[in-house]
Amino acid sequence: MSIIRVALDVPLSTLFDYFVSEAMQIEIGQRVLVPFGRKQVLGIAMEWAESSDLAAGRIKPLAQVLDDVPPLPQDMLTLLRFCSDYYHFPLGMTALSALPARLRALEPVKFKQALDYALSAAGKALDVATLPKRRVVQLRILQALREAPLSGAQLRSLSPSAPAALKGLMEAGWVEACAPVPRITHTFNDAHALTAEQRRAVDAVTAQNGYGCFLLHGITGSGKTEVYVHLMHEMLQRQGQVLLLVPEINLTPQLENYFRSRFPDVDLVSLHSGLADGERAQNWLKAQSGEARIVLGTRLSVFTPLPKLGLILVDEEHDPSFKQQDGLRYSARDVAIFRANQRGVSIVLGSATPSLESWHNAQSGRYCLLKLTQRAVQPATLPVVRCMDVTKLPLQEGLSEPLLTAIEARLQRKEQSLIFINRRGYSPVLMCSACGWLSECKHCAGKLVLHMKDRSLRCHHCGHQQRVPPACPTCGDVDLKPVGIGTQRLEETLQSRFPEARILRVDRDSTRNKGTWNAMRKQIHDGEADILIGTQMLAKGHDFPNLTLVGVISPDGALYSSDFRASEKLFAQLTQVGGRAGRADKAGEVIVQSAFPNHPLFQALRAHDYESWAKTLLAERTLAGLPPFAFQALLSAESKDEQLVLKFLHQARHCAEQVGSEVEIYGVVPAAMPKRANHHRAQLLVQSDARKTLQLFLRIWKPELDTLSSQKIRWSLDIDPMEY
DNA sequence: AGCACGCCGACT
DNA sequence: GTCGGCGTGCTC
Repeated sequence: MSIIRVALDVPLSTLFDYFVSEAMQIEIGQRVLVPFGRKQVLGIAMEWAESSDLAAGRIKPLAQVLDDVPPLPQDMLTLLRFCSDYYHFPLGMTALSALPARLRALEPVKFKQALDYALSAAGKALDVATLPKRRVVQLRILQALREAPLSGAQLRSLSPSAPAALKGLMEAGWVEACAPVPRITHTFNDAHALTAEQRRAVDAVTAQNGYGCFLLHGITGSGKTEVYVHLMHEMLQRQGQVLLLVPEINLTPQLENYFRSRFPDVDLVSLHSGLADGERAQNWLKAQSGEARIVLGTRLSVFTPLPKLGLILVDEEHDPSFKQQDGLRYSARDVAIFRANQRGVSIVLGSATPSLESWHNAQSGRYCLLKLTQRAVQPATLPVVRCMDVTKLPLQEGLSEPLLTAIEARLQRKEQSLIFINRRGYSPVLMCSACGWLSECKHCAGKLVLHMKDRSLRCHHCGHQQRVPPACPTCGDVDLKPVGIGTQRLEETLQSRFPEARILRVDRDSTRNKGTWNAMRKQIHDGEADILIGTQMLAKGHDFPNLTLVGVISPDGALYSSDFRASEKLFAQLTQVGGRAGRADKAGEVIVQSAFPNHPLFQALRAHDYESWAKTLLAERTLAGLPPFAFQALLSAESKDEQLVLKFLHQARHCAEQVGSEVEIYGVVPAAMPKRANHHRAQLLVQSDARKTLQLFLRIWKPELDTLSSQKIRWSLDIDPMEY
């Protein structure tokens, strides 16, 4: 009888010991079924144990080994251990949360290995001339199979309707599935000649032997994607797998199609939370088997086993969506860097506006900086950025005359304008003009947002919704005024000012239904809209070829925000929206309305000078002792009982002081949103100038927090927090 | 996290 | 006399 240690999906930092009989064939990394409490649960066999701390009588025998899929490879187990250690999250939960849902379920999983297709005996004997000429695709397939068996991906590259044609051929008995033949070549649609800068970037990465982290800083339109494509091509030639991490799911279908068009017969899978469980599991298994050569996915795909991993690419590496905000609070970018290092492969972080963390690492020489300073696409010049001083200009419902004039000019020229405003709804708050009453959410610390469509007041934090009161609830006055401007109000204003214009509002409200956003994207592309009004979801996304003007409505909140990263994020966001403007024959224009037009952020934005902006921010951060010059961990707690939250955090703070470490321990403070859905929220920040010091401290502190924990409060520890 | 056990209040 | 509230403690 030997003992095996199993990871289980429970919030305990330990593994669990089980007896394994000699007869049981079991490998480390396999999924297993074990008795736990009074039920059976699924776990992952993590390691063999010489002995157990537990009395033999308390150790139960392992129930079953699930050998439906191959075991997790050792490097994945190491990665999971690293994540559990670094993020101070229970190993079992870390390991299980890395698996696609299907592999966490008890039902067996069948990996449908993709087969190749070949001519059957009947197919070989077939006289092609006897087939009707109009069955073009079938004839093309038969012709191709005459040369050699082909994979599904290769057949698809012959025609979009290949799957249907293939089905017909198989039913006729001319084509049959056969064992896959390993392939060493692939088709590469090398559409564009690389610019000298792009070539240098590609060469620098391909020349790297073993681990290397590259920061690809390319201005918008400089063709970072083309660099990725060429790097992928190189890696495919070397028979390696490529992992490409992208920020959001909205964009993955487009990107997937794009990369497929460049590598038509290469097996490419995508992995993101939008996939059905079955498809996600199949794609994951395809990656694990090495069959999928390109894996394109959101942050969760960083936990995909890749036996032939040769290169990792992180697109828009600064994007906040790479940081998971619940459960295992990992940064997919940082985990990807660990993985590249662990596997001895190169990783490329790409962005027009790198995170200060990455930029600092590039400056200090930890990362190799690759620059793309020239635009590779038309127009050759970046958009002209103008700032309108809203303290000097009269505003009509939040819009300045120069912006309105600019929109009008676009309408006359049949070009599109985009107005960017990061507030959905009609107006962010309703106010009583008599007594100053404000529409507040009774469950949250936030204000209720006015939505005119159904005359409701809605809380954007907890979802609470109520009808607009006919009169002020405090003083009874009927003069309730919307204060501030949201997307809906802007739409109304612009529609009355430009009655002929076709206005499209793109926010979470207008795109709530599945597929709507895609339909809208098409509408925009086909020129069926003149003015687009949108929140940040419009900032990212496909290029809109006829868009020449971007208006930004007062983004001032971020300039003097309590969140020290707010201005960094704003610069990235404005650079990204600005990048949407401009047509092949004409540079775009960006008009920003602000009360602080001379703020350094806008100066840098006008000059398209990320580097000087980053320098300014880094100087501020050094002075203030903030990241990337400090490493932080944030303990957040919430409960219906405010006293309980404060008690827990004060006890936690006391424990922290007792540890006697060099780390700086801040005070217990309310969260940015102090109350949400009736839960009071507060937090405690700890910080150190050395990652190591912070980690050593957390190693001692975390177990004490577990002891303090009461079931009435929820708490979490966020390492390298991005939001407060 | 589940899921037990366990000890005090209002019900047939 | 029981049903059930959620406080405490354990899971190999």
